[in-house]
Amino acid sequence: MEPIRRDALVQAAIAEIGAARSLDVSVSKIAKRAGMSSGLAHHYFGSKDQIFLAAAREILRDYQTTILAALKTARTPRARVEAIIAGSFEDACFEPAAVTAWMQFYANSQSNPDVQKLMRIYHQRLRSNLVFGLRPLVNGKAADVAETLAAMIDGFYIRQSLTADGLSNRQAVVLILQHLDQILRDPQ
Amino acid sequence: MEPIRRDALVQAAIAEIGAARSLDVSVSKIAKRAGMSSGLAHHYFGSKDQIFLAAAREILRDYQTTILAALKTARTPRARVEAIIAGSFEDACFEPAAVTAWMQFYANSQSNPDVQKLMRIYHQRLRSNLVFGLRPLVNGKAADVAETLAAMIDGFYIRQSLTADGLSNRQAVVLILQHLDQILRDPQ
Amino acid sequence: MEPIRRDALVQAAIAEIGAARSLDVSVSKIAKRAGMSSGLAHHYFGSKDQIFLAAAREILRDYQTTILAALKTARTPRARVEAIIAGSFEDACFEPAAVTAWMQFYANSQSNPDVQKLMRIYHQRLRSNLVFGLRPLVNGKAADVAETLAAMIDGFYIRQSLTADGLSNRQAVVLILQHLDQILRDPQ
Amino acid sequence: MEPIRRDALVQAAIAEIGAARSLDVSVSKIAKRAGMSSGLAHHYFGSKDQIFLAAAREILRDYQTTILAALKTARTPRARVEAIIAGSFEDACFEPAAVTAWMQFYANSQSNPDVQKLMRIYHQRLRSNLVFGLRPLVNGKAADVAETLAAMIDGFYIRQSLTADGLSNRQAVVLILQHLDQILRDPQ
DNA sequence: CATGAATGAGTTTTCATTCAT
DNA sequence: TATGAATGAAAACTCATTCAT
Repeated sequence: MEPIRRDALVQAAIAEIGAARSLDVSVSKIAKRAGMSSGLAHHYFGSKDQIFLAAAREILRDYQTTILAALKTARTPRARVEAIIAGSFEDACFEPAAVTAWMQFYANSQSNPDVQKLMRIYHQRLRSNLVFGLRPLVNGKAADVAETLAAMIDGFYIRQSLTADGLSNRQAVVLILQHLDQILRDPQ
Repeated sequence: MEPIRRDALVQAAIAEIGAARSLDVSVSKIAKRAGMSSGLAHHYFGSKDQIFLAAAREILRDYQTTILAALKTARTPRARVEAIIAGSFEDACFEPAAVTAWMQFYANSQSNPDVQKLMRIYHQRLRSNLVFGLRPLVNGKAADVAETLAAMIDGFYIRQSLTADGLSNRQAVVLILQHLDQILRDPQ
Repeated sequence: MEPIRRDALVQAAIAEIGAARSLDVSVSKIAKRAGMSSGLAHHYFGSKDQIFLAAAREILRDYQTTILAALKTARTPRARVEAIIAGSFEDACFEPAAVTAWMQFYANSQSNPDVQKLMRIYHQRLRSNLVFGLRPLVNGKAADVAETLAAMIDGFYIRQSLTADGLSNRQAVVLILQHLDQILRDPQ
Repeated sequence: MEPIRRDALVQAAIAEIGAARSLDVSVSKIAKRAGMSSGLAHHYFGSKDQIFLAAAREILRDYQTTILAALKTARTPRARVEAIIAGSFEDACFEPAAVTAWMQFYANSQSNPDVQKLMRIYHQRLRSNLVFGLRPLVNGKAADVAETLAAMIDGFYIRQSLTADGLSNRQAVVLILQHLDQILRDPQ
């Protein structure tokens, strides 16, 4: 029973955060959405922070899964890099609630060491995935190029959260790929 | 007296948010830091949300001021664009507390319409400043290039908030300027 | 099976109270220490209060057993009284957890009628045991002397619970026996 | 206002503990008895533990005051010792609620370091007050005699809390003074 | 203008107890 | 018997907000 309940709570937490567009959600609300009492939520997670931590972990796990799936079909280094970029904006995996929650956890990571640790892992992973693909393509510039691409990915991400009329995911991918094209044509 | 009190509260709010690395700060703490009672804080602002809103406005105003100062000395379109990029990372204007608060308000804007409005204005302004500089430099691509540059700026910004060992402001500027160089050399 | 389970719970309750140095222990913790579920604990005892009551009874029973054993070897009235005094501080019977629990139940007896009844029986028993031994030794003063001795026993007991650097059990016994000596030499 | 409120809360806490004959009383109840909201109680004391600590301190302070007043009129060493004994049972100072609370805090001191510190001070004070009076009276035996007298005082105290039909305060004083008489007549 | 006293609602958390299996 | 899932009540604590002074 425990894994079922825990999963229900994690999903409910993401949904609740998504609905409130903020981390100001109560355990009671989360538990109610998950169809159980707040007492049970505490029984399984011990504290609200642990529920949130599990939710953050889930979101990043989903992201990682999407990226890995995209990488599996990539045969060339360049395809790998493009897969990471495209995968990062694949809306199949990121329903709106998860995107909102991601943003909230990003901010929360500044004051919450556990969430920060999680976010740093995400950062590291994005960077190293990019570097691995870029190394054969750009001589000695892989680290810098990866850093720039990562910044573009995160940057488009958060800008989208603000601009209802903003760029679509697809446009973001197009612009990042244009940058990549240019780098690969002329690595300076 | 009123403007002095209001300003003290706004600065205290930013400092308090910076110290807590979160918006979970109480009006009492803010008021105490500003050297007055919580009652007076309410007297001047009506509510906590209004204090926060004023703080967000202040941060963006400071940013805008820095950018405008940088633009004033720029004589060519290219210099204008470079001024915006460099100005965005000038640490003279962004002390750590303001940077932290900016990130928190960014997240907060998702659930707070007033803050959202403010953030959208910032977005618009950054975009149009860039477009204005870029239009003479890139044929018809100004909007897209501006979008990409803005994403890079915001992206480097938030990534720095997570990576203690991350890129310095200076490195971020270098990388963005490299991208700009490349765009201007070969606008595709 | 039932008596084994009940006994395990009682021993676990005493141990848990000893570890917490307070009656603020949960049924779950007690049950876990006894190697069973909290549900089973309720099945056997009906309520937490009943578990506590059984624990208090157990502690007093152990005390009584020790005293009776000490009395069995006593051949003279004086030996009987000395046996009660020495037996009360025999650490063979009172492991630290039981001493702590005794103190907690002592306080608890003020608000819990069932525990109070138990404690009063202990009081009566101590008093009548002493009186029985003292009657042949002190003319008509047995009741008062017993009362004084009982107060000394309980008094040393609780003072030890506070003073880490306090008197040892042995010293307490020596001082009480000195008092007894004096009384018997000169019963006034 | 603060000292008035704090005092009201301390008195209410003692009264509430006395009424419940246990430390299981809620801050709300205490606050209500003191005529204010629970929020205000927290505002002034920070936590329930601090309220309790202040209550324990108050009880011991009252005790100390009574003892000091009794000592003031004592002209001889023996009168000093007798004043301490009689003062300890003077019901003018110890209304029932305080007696009950004292017993509860005694038990509580086992798990609460702050209360323990307080209780140890009380212990030390009782011991040293007695020793100071006894030294001129008993050669080199002052420490032991003081220890015994202190045990008798505490012992009669807690036994009274259990025995509705038990000894009165006056009888306790008589018995302790008899012991003192005997010691002083024949210090062994 | 200014204080800080005061409230009360809201949140997290704990647990005894019950009950379906 | 035995489990542990599940509840819900109760309590501590925090804070925005109000208001008398």
